[in-house]
Amino acid sequence: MPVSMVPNMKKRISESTIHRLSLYFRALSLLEKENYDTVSSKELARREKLTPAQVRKDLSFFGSFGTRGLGYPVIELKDKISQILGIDRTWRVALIGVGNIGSALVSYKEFQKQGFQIVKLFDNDQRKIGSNHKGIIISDIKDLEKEIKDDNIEIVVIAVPATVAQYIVDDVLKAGVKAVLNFAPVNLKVPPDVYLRNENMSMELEYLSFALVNNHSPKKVK
Amino acid sequence: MPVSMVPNMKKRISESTIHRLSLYFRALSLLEKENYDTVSSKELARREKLTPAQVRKDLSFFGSFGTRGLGYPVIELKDKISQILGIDRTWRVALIGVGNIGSALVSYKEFQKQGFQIVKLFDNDQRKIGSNHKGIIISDIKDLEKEIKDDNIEIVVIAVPATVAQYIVDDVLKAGVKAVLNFAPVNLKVPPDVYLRNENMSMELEYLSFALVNNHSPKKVK
DNA sequence: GAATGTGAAGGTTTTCACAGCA
DNA sequence: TGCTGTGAAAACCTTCACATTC
Repeated sequence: MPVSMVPNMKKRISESTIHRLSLYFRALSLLEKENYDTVSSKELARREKLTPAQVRKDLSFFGSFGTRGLGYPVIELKDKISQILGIDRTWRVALIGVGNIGSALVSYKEFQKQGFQIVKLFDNDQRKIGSNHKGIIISDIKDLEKEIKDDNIEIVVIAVPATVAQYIVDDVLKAGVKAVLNFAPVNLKVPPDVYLRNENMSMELEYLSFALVNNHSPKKVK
Repeated sequence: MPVSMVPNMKKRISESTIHRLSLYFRALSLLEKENYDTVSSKELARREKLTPAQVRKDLSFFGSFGTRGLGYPVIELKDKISQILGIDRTWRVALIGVGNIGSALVSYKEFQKQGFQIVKLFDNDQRKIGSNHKGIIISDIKDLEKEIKDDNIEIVVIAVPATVAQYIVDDVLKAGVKAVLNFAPVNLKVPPDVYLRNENMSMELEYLSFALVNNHSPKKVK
């Protein structure tokens, strides 16, 4: 039996665990830069404001990566997590809507770093179509279905106004795309085999507002 | 006993409940536009992909806003939620770092709509300082502490590179700010009386990547 | 009849605590 | 000795189901 076999993921992994994997990945990247060879669950937890037990439990869902008495090997664990998250490869991403947010995302370095390559831009504005934005020619949104198919796009980012987002996503799905990241403040309808995630930038501000008004204790008060 | 007394919030309200209040608010705003007078927990749930019981339970933490047999009054409930979230007023917001993301946020209409007024911009780039960006003169980041104090800023949005974000937030807190929204992909250290929320835009893409690679079932498979 | 409000049940996630191993 | 890996316990959150009210 091959040693590196991925554990056959019986338990459903929780959303929170996956999100924390992103945090571990980030922390480990930094630890690598700082030339650490190993790191304990305690230190990893400290760096991302979590508990050591949480770190160990999260990682244990995917295998045993540490050494008792020592901790986790930084580079190995980082590689392992990038495998688990599927960011040990590149993804072909299309972005629809080259407005305020859209153009900010094109230049967002973190996406590149993690293998999310925005290779296609779409807009419906005749003044933008055909022009070169950061090295990418903006396509007409009318050609969405064909171009996304032809270009083997795997993930689509939607950054159009809320009022048209549903029409856009309907078109996108016709091209066979199974993963959508939506920045429009609207709840999109997609069939159950499509992965849809929403990025609602007002939500966290509203949380802050709520906390300020209600003296909401951020977590348990120690 | 006054009828409209706000229940004295004994139970700790969960983060998820607060986030769902944002969703209810959004749905109710739409329902108001569509001229609905009342809405049932069932319909509200359908519109935000939740369950009716969840909606009722969430609202029940804050009071009894519905009528049995009828549902919830759209406008009243919307107003009530905006009170709870503290967005029935305006907030003075400063944004630090007028780069890609920063400038996108300045133009982001949703913030305005919900009362978050970006009234101050800071940057460290001499070419930007003093220039007018969407009607706001960009201030020198060196004057952070004084200007934030003088201008009664209540919430600060951080959109600077990860490497300098901690220094910036340290300065911000010297000015007495108690609420920070951080877009830099780094875990900031703040004292326990400061509300800090992070907006990590790669996280949801990583979730999509994970889901695609692992055939992760988005929720329970029905 | 229709739909809320809510204790209680059920399910999920986090934390505890300790056996096991380098 | 130090720290992982993990069942079990505790905490937390969601769903159920029904009494209640309009």
